[in-house]
Amino acid sequence: MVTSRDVAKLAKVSVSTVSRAFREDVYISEEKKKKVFDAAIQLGYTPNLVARSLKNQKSGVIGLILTDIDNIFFSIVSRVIESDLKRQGYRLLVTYNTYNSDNMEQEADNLNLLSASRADGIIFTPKSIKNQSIIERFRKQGIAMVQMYRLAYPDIDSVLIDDQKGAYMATKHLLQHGHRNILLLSIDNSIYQDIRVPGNIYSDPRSEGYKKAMQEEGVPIADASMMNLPVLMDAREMIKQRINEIKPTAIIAGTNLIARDAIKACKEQGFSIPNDISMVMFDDVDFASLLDITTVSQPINEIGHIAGRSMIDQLNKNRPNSPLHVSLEPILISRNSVRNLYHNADKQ
Amino acid sequence: MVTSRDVAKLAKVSVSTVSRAFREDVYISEEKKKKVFDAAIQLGYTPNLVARSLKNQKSGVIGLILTDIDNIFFSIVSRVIESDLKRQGYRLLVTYNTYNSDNMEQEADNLNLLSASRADGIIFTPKSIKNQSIIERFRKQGIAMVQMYRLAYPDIDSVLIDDQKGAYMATKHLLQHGHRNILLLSIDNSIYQDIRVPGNIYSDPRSEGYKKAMQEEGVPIADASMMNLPVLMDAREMIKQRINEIKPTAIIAGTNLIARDAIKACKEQGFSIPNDISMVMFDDVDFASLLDITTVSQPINEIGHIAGRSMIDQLNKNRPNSPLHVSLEPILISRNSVRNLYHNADKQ
DNA sequence: TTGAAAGCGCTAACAT
DNA sequence: ATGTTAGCGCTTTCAA
Repeated sequence: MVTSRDVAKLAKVSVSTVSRAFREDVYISEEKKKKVFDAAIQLGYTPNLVARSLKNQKSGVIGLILTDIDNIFFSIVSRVIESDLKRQGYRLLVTYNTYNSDNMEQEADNLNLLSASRADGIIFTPKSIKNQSIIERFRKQGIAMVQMYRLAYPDIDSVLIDDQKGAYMATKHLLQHGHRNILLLSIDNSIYQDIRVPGNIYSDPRSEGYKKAMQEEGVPIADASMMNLPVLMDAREMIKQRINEIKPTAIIAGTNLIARDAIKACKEQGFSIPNDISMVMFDDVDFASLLDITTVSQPINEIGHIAGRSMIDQLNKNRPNSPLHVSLEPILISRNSVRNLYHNADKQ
Repeated sequence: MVTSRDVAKLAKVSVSTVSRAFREDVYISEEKKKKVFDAAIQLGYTPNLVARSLKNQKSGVIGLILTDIDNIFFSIVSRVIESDLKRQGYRLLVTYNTYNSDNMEQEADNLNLLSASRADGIIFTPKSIKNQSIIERFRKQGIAMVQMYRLAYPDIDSVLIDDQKGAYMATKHLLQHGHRNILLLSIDNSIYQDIRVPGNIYSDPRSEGYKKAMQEEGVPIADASMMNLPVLMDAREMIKQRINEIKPTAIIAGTNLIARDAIKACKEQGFSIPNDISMVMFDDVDFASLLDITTVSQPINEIGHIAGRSMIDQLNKNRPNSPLHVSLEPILISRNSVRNLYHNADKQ
């Protein structure tokens, strides 16, 4: 391996001069700088970022913990974050929490791995509230942290999408079109059961938003009309059963994965959308526009930008003492998957 | 920051003993090991991977260069690779080539960044053949390398999908159903123009496979029936124009992005699939099964596993001298987007 | 089995 | 403006 010593020798300068050349230090003459660069090119020298990290006590690495569900979502977010952080001279160490294994332990492993790698900061989506002590330790060590998509630790920055609002909007939209028997398909509670922050805001936000909208219209809520589906499993049969049980006029699908299963379930039962069953789904993925489905669209790019900006601000200490919590509003993209029951029944 | 010295002091041993404890060295007694771990836990000590990297001349980091197109594809691949490499004690530094800017220079920047980070290996999708000299230098430095999805450098390991075969299968399938006027929508040649390896195998493989199948059946190929679409651009209008120009009975969409635009184009023109126009698309994404579209499915997970395995083998020097080139066969998933013209016209 | 000490490649304080 | 040198936290040779 070619080191700054080799370059120094060839350029007939000292190692500190080589170092200065590559750090755009002011205390170096153009003449020496040129000599250094010439020698460096000749030898194929690149400064060793590992050595620099050790010396500087700053790695220039940001850890990103992703999960293996919701691929599309996280692939976009990570691209945005990488690009924003690269512009500030940081690189991205990516780690995955795979679903279904021991959540808490795996998250702890990933956090510790990133800390052992001496990441200057960590951006992650909390899976549980139980790693509080690790988070606390990291905070003391001065590791910058941002949680995205879920809020588990009140003391660190967060950027989330207001899923409660999203569910509220979806429900309201359906109510306005005359639907009363609405089936909410949300994700398994177990993701949220550990993430109850004071105020209890984040215990299955979709259910909360749904209830709120229904209550505002004075529509009674049957227990069976809110369903929590296991993640990473084909939920078609469960959905079919429930449809046949409560005969909803509309379905709200809480994620694109659920929507996929729900659409297939409807099709397999011979129900057409929107003629037999109306639908509103979360996540504006490709198939939503292709199938003309009304969508609660998540501002995915913005999540990435804000998470990145939040990280940078912390690293630059441009920060108030208290954590910043950002909640992004989803938008409803209205297409042709919701039938207006008022028109048909002349109820309006 | 708590270091091995601190732990040594508290455990009343030397720093080398601490080091030995954490590397599962044989030359350490259980008794001392326990003392070390106790002290480490008490202090919250984690070995500093940066320092270890510097000393060992081995970072334990693998660089992964992704592109920002084909999100779904790469998000799956990176998850598989991360998981396989983590199991071998490596971590993943992820970088993106954004499309549309200067391909070659950006690729060079990313390669150099990874090399500066002293990545032990690099997995990437070549964008151009022009960084040969960098690749050559890395090889000499002993950086393990794997190219995936495209073969640009004959001297380094590759794992690709046989797109030519895929296009051949798609075309053959349509021919067998009586189609003769088939429009191939492929990606912009510019991606491939720099990636012509000896034998010229990789100059727009989809076109090659298409031509081969057509020629085997003795069907003449009109120039207008092969179209190369720009990436990252709404191609609907271009597609509509071409459809109206040549009135194809079937379309082959070379990627899921192209398929998305083609489906919309058909719908907007009032053509239904498969009644008016048949379709076969590449990539078995969600909307393919939802819309019941026949698909050339890429073994995405396998690409990741093989790339990871190839990397590990290189790192462990379990390798012959010559590079390994793996080509994966796509599979045709037959659904209901291809109309059988023989049945209708009684031609059979 | 354990400890002392050198050194990985870089930066920065200090000296010139 | 440039050079000398100590030291970042770890591993490893060598000696005990």
